[in-house]
Amino acid sequence: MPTKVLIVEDDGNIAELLHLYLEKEGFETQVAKDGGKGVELFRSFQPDLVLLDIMLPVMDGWTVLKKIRETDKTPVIMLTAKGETEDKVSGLEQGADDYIVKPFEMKEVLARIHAVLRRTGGEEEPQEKKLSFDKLVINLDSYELLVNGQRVDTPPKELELLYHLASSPNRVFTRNQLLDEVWGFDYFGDSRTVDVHIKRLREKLEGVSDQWRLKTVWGVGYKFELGPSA
Amino acid sequence: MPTKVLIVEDDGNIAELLHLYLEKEGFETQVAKDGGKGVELFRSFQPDLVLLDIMLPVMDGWTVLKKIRETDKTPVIMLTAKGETEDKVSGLEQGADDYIVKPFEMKEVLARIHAVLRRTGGEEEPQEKKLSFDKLVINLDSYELLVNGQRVDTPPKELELLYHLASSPNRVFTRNQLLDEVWGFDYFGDSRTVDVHIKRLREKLEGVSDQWRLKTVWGVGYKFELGPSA
DNA sequence: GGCTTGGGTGAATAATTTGTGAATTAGGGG
DNA sequence: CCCCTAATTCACAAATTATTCACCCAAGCC
Repeated sequence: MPTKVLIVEDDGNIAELLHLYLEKEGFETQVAKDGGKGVELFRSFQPDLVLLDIMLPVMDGWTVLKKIRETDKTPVIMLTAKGETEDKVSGLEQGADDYIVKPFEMKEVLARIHAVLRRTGGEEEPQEKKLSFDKLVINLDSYELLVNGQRVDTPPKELELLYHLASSPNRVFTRNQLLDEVWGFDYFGDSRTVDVHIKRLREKLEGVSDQWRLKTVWGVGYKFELGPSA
Repeated sequence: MPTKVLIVEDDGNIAELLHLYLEKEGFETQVAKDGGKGVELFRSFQPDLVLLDIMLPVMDGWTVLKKIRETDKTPVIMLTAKGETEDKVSGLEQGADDYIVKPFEMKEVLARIHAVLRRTGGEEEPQEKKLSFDKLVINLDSYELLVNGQRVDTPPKELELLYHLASSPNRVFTRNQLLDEVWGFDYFGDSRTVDVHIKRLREKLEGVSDQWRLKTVWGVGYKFELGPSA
């Protein structure tokens, strides 16, 4: 079953962004736009974790947190605007589990959600992000690329792209899919960007093995192709 | 989950014997009958320990060991016939963890497996907070840093940071992870702080060994990298 | 109270990666 | 075989990120 996250946030844009992003990451989410609805939804939705804004209509975040803590110890991450940071200590004292300062990046939110879930025991350790093929090791834990056992210096975006392609061998990804999935759905950029990264990867991987290759599927996109070359 | 053992051995009788005996003892085992299959199975099965014969068809034990060591530090116990014992030293030098001479008793094998697992941390053991690498000892019990056996005065935060990084060699930590895990999740501070501590550590550790280093992973974070420098 | 040391901050500087435009080459359909 | 579209490539600009320096604050210690 997916992990359930309740988002209590009155700013529609932020709420929507969190909603979309977390759904994409495999969470089940619900949004409440004020503190009162937040408490209601908490009771009915029974989330595994709560993202809670401090400044809210009807009932502020502190009060919501207090209500939640009367009955549950569900992890809560507070969202706060810059400058309210002095509230941090009191927030943690009142039972919040972590704190994120706006504006935040989605990656950051995700990392903290995982950190809190791990800390509170709601999540099992993820397995290592490592892929091996003939003469090739792609390791996203150490961010290194090994070709014939030799480290090859590779920038993060390139490595993430390669990892993404290689984690579904033979599957074709369109440029826009890759942009969405590697760069993030909120990235707006030319799809030629992908081509350039593919090129730089090909330079590093040229002639290493005939058991796999980065193949262009004309008119569609790219794939990491496995098997002996034709 | 049971401990996984990969058996690479071409003699069917011995392989079968090891297989049966270890399964009975609660291990999960897989058997490869030649070196090539051994390497393949190693990648897919991802064992916790390998029993590796030296004399093998297709690819000999030394080569298999080398391939394994390119990417993993999984413990390996070499199996050798009587008379090949002069290989022992070179075997251990090449990264084998132990050595068993045929013919052997099953009890002997079991004892050595447990010993190696204990030694390499694959099995529970009360552990002191001490890490050693080439020319470097990090001791969090005494809060001491030893470089070439010499004590180097190091403030607590720096030492904790180094210890944390070095306790998961090669794994990349983001600045926020480090702030969470070393400074505490309730610490609120700039992530430049991490940079400064890294710098101070680097000053202390500069040029000590080429077997490890504090490496920046651009766009991601830092890691304690093991292995000869590229 | 003054002094020393560890820890943290902000800003200037340096280093790299990443993205883009334009020119070039290759592919596929008619 | 030609044309149009897509892909590749290059060089460069821009954005991002890391390093470093100088300095401040606070705690612990004479």
